[in-house]
Amino acid sequence: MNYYNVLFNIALSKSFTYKSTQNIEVGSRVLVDFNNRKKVGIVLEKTTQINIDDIKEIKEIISILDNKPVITEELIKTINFASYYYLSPRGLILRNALPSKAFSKEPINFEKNSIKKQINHQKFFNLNDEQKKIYESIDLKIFNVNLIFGVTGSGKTEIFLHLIRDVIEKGKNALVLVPEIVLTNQYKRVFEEKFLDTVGVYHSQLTPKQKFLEWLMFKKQEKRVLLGTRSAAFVDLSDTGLIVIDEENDDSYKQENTPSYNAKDLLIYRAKQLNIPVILSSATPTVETYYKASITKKFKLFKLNNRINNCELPVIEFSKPENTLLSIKSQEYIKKSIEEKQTCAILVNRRGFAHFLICGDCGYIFRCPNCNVSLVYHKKTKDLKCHFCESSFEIPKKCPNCSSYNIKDVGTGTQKMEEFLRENFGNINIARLDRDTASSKKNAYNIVSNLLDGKIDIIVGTSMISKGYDIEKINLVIISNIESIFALPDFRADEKCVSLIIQTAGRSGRKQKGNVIIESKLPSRLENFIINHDYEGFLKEEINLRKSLNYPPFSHLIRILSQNTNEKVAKQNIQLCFEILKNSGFSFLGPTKCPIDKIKNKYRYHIIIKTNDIFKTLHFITAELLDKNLNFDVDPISFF
DNA sequence: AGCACGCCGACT
DNA sequence: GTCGGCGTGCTC
Repeated sequence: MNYYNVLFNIALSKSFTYKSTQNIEVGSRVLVDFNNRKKVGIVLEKTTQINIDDIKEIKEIISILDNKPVITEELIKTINFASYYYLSPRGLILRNALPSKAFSKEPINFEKNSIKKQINHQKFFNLNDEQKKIYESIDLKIFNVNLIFGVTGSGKTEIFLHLIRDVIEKGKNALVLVPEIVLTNQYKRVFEEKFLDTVGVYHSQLTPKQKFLEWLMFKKQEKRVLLGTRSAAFVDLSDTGLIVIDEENDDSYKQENTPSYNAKDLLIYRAKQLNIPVILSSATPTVETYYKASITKKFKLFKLNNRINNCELPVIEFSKPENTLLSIKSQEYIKKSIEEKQTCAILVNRRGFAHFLICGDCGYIFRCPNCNVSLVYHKKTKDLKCHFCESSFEIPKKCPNCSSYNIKDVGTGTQKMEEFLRENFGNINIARLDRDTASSKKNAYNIVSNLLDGKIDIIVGTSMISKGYDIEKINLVIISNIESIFALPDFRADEKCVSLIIQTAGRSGRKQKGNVIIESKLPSRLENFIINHDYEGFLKEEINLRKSLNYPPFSHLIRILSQNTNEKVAKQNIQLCFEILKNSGFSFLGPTKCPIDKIKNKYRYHIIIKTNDIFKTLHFITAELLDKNLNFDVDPISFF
């Protein structure tokens, strides 16, 4: 008789021991009786150590579902590591790692047919000298991490397209991670010119069946390039020869809620196991990545200083509006852009119409009853929306506090900007790109296609517009109310602000020299770096700041969150955590109320640990603080 | 995560 | 007297 440890896709780290007369390969899907119902599990390992005292009964595996294992030993190792490092149940990591259909009982045929290969060599541009040098320097044979740090429009994509071609020629696959779902579709257009029918996409907006098919086709090498968002970090990489993480600075590679994980860090971990190269690409790399590339030399650093066609970087100016939504200067520039049939991009860092509604008489602010945040006024849908719990409320006619009818809206959202532009510039084509308009697949696709075809005069949007759309006709970029980035306490606020501005500014002037107007007042040290396009200078100074404050990359943070509908319980749980940590010798902040102290009717308290020995700290937490009604966020990027 | 079990409050 | 709220505990 053989004994196997089986893992289920439930919120448990524990595996369960089953027996079988058959010899089962590690990673196979099996059907077993679990708690009196049939369930699909994954064989993690063969075992001989069984403690009969702990287990009432060892049940027999009912059947082996497929002809081959569903996951490799490397992926099992990755799941174990992710669970340990991110303090999340192994079963939940497993659930994230496979398409949901893999947990249904139907057998899967993993038998490989012939490997597809389609390359249209005519569609590759010739690399310039700067690009060529990087292309030739990147070693595809072994594990190494390469940062391509290139100004926007310098042709980073073209370099990895050439490398992907080489990888495919050698019979291997390539995985390309992008930050947003809409980008997978834009990239698909570009990639399919070169790799025709062998380009797959993988993200959470696919239907369960689509997701399963894309996952399977990549595994079987019927698709050779996979464009995915962070959930693609767990796809089968047994035949993969290159991993690209585009816009590596993007926050969306980190999943905040359980199971929390950072797709970028996990893929570097996997690449090391698999001995394959990783490319990180960005115009504004994170302080952490740049530090590893320039100081500790864990990563290789490649810089692209020139834009393709030798087009100059745009002129950046600061201009604060007086009483209007946009300064007179911006309005004049917009008029000129429309006359010249160019596209103008306007970044507004908030969706909806206004930031909030306020009573003009008593100052009452309309807040979400479930979350302690102000409600955002949406004129299009005629309601007040909470951006944290997504609930919607009717617009009150009078103030609930003083019954006044004098209700005003404060702040500018994408909708208000759109309305302002329609009123001031008449009959022009304006498109809005934010989470509200991009939520339906067709809509987002139409906006992006129209943009690429140059059919739009003005595009108004949130940071979504700054993520990698190559639109030749954009010559003017206006960045409005960026100060809100500083509203929440975050040691990365400066970095987020500068990188968002540089990224957005980079949308301008791909063909001829463009203009950028920033309608905010920023600390002068930041303004200087921005005007001079000196992101590297900013990074160097920021590294010194982080060092003096012992912040990442010089330390690791772990955020411990206590959430409960009962405020007393939330407080008790974090207090208990405090008592345990008090004598641990670790340095930490708190416990305090979170900056947003109620979300979805749950009261929130947190403690933030700062540690120079992450593994020692993880070990302590695993031993002392797990299963105490706490949430953990290792290497957090947001603190609200 | 499910799902059963169990112990109190508001109805026909 | 019963239905059903969701707190606790277990799954090889």
